[in-house]
Amino acid sequence: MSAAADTAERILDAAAELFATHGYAATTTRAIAERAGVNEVTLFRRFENKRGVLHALAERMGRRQAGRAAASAPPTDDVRSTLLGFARMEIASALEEGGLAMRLAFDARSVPEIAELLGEGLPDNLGGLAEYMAERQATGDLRDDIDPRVMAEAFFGLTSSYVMYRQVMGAADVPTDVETDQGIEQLFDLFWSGAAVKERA
Amino acid sequence: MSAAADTAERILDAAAELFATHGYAATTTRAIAERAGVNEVTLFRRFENKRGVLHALAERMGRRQAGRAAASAPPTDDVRSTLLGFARMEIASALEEGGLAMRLAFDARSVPEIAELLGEGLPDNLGGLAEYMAERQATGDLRDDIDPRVMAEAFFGLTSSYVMYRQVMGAADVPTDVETDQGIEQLFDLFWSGAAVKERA
DNA sequence: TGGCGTAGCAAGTGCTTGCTTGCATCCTAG
DNA sequence: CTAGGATGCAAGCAAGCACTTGCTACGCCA
Repeated sequence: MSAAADTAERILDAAAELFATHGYAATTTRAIAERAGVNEVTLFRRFENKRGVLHALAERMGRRQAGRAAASAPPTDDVRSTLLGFARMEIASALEEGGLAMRLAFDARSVPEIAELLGEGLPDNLGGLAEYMAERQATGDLRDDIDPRVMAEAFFGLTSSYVMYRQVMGAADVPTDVETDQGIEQLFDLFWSGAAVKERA
Repeated sequence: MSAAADTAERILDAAAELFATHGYAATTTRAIAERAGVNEVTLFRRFENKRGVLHALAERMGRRQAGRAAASAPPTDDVRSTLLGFARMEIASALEEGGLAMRLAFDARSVPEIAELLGEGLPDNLGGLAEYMAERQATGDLRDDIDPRVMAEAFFGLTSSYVMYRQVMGAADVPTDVETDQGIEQLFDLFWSGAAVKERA
């Protein structure tokens, strides 16, 4: 990586850390520059604005998220493992960069430029998952006496609660490897036992 | 209510609204005063500090929470209805004043004075519920192959997801009456089907 | 009627913020 | 070897922030 590209990257890394812990508004450009080991002026020369930093960061997050989705296992007929894989991916995304995405989602309420930036992503996630749930209710893989939107909400509730207690409240350890973490499977199993069609014993 | 007590109350109302939507740091004393229809100086005469406003607000929230707890049904032997009642109370608390409590929990990471203020409350909730879960596992009311802490986490995940999608993301309507809302019961039922000991059909 | 508590208003202080300017320095490609 | 781009440094600016001061006006009870 060229030296110039490296400074830009270091600035984005620093911004990601600080935005995640202190929020966008409470993070100063001076603090970002200092953490990046860079003069504050360099930040402005690179990104023009504080907004510019945010935009570049959002782009980078989008690129990585796309990469993760492409690398993950494609959906199969096995509903349980499809959903479990999706849960792991969701959690990995949310844990990425210290819970940055979740923090920004919160900040969107008070910072309009963040609201614009994230506006579409999340509702789409919820709606898309609800659609999948509805399909699987029709095929008899999921119980059909619960509104698919409620089900999708519960699913995201589990994944986001996993992240919240770790990142936001700092109550538990962050797993070293999301792909194999047992806690996630237990949590998911709780959801799954409730959502799947009961097997007759 | 005396005129003086009324102004104080109006200031707290305004602060609650603004803290909930914009966060603590992003809310200016000027904005609070303006929304309360009060001169900014009056705010400082009443509460000394911006911190003073926060403290008074936290006290008021605590008083109301205590009131709600006292008014709610006492725990019974019926685990399902005890937990459902607890879920409703949790959700009612979180929805109170436009999701203020959740917003403050987020702000705690960047504003040390909020961290001090809330520091104890939440972990205690989680620990206390986990204890209850463990007891009920011992008595055979809940399945015992899942860590009670994970169970408690899932429980809070459901309640907080209910609040998050409504307040933070603004995705759905806030129910007029938490006590009777069907969505909560569906959501809870999803948890309950997963957490309860399977009945043999 | 007179004093006291509660409020408003105008102005200002010191600090932090995002952002700019001007100039000196370094590194590297040609 | 040299020109140009990337960086550092010192200084500063306008705006917004929490908070203060000094003064005036209203309403209420003795």
